[in-house]
Amino acid sequence: MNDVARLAGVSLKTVSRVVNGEAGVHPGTATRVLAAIDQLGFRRNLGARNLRRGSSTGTIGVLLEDVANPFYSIITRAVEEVARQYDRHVLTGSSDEDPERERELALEFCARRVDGLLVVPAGLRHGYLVPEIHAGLPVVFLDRPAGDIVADTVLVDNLGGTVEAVAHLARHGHRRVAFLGDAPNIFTANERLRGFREGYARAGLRFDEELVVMGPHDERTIAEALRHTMLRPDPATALVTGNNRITVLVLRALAALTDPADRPALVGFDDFELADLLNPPVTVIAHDTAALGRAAAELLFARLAGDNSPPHRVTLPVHVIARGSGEKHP
Amino acid sequence: MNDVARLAGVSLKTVSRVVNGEAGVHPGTATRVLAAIDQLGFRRNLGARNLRRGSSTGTIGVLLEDVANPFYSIITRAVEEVARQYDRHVLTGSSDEDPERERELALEFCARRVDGLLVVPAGLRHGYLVPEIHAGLPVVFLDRPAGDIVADTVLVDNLGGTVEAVAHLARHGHRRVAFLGDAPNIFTANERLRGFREGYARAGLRFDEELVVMGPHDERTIAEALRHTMLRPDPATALVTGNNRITVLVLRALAALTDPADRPALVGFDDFELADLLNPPVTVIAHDTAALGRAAAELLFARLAGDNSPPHRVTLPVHVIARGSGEKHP
DNA sequence: GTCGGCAATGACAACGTTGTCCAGCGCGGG
DNA sequence: CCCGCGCTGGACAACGTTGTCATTGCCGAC
Repeated sequence: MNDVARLAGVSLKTVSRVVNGEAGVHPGTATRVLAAIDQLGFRRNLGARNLRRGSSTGTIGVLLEDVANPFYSIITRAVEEVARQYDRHVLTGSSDEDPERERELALEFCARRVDGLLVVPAGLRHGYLVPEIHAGLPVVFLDRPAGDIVADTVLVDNLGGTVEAVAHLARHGHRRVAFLGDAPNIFTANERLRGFREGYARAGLRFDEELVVMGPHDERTIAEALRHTMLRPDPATALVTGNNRITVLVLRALAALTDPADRPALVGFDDFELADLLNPPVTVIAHDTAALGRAAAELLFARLAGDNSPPHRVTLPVHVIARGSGEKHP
Repeated sequence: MNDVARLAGVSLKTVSRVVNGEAGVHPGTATRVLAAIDQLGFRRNLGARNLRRGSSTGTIGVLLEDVANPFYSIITRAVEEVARQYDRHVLTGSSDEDPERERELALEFCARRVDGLLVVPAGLRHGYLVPEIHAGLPVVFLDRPAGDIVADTVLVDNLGGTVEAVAHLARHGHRRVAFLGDAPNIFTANERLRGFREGYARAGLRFDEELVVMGPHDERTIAEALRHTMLRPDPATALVTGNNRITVLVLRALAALTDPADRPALVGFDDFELADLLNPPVTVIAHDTAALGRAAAELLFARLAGDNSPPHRVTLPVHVIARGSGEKHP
């Protein structure tokens, strides 16, 4: 900026006025300054600006498990969209379900003075955020609640979803339904399992612990879980899968292992692209993923705008999309 | 930091020494300082630090079309991974194919003093980046080249891919192959079209302009394009689709419109999840998307490390994955 | 002719941090 | 007893920008 001032033959302050579009600069002077800026390729340093003005950095941080997972990338996009409306940019970080990594990223983002933080928690302990929150940093948790602090949270109705799934299968005559869920230390996996039991209870079915196989899952454990639940004297006739990744693993395993006619009925938690084009099309418990991201972001910006009501806890609805795989009779 | 110093009863500078782990501070003093830091929830301001040290901001910017598109989210993740190895964070921005938006985002990121920029170009004019590049900002373009400047670029072999696709279909007896591509002003769409023609030439087939329908495409235009190429006296017996989105649109349209037995052979550019589970499984021209992101990021960090050889232009290979849809005979 | 007022410009401090340099202090050797 | 050295701590400037306030010059009004 000094160089610009020298080249234009004005003071530093006048250049500052020009780049900020302040009134009270002679048009001729302004033109000279702009020419100098152009000639030197000057670009003002936003870091210094924010430091001096004590104003916001214009960024928010988003912490999630893995940007490459479609579930999270849809959220990221939705957040970006909202952020744009409020003139902010987005710093993303993938925690890979590692609480330590999440913590590092969060504190790093704080040191960069993000205006707010959206977190899909990986761990259960978030005490490290308490000083930040007290210092006025708005934090919204999404998809999963924070482990040990009370804060704004946006969830989907995990429990209600699997209750619905079991009810749906029971309506189609299934009495033995298996559940393949993610690692039980993950909040959503646990909630969905609770809903699964609850669904059994409401449908008046006899629950059998043997039909539940929790993760973490990969190709091998899924194949094992299928054998365990399907190849037994009293096999499951239907499956509920705990998230989109597991659903896909199951579909692939079933395609490799069994004759289409022998396949169990299937309801998957989370909708996914092409579910409607598979054979049979896959019945899912769907929720509006983009809406989840939007809701969390809107909540964050409401806080930034000064809303200091007690922490909200929003639960978004889910619904069954019947496509075929879940309507097969035993 | 002042408050910490006061609370610990030391000078500002001593606190600075402690947070930077510099030698020459009495252990007892250091402990007192750390306690004060903890008590006050102090977090050093990286913006101010970078300003003072004139050092890097530790961020790189990534500009792409849409983070929610799996193609780009895989790239984003790969870049994040590499960035992490080099201790950087990632600022992302979706341009939505809007050159003006891309420009705004790029300049905004420059003002934030990112250490480098990865760009999937939306527009054809990138002159606005020249001053930045001259000022030493490394910029790497990926998936598409910059319009009017020479710079590091990482591409996939678009032309070779569609040449292969046509050859593959010709080997299975097809003489009339249609191409449904994206908007022709998009570099990749155009290259793929060129490859398509080239493939015709190499296979010794007579090219027919009527079998090419370029986008942008949506549900409606795809249905129209299918009617146009398939319902005619000399219909196409096979299709090449220009990217993953178009492939999915076509699959959905074909599922709705036609009897499976009547469907044309199909080869899609870009692999996609579940392609192997469809009926029939979809033959694609695949490339390693994560490798694309990694290569671009590695190139960027090489520049940051001081490599100033002339601009590179890397082309990553593609290969046909035969799954069924492309091996159907006419 | 003087003065008030306004428009344009500039000098200076400050944002939070770190690099440079100097001061105090205790201690051992001459 | 004094000098110098090593170790610890502090004062000050600077990074690039902007807010505050002062200065300059000019015009019109009394």
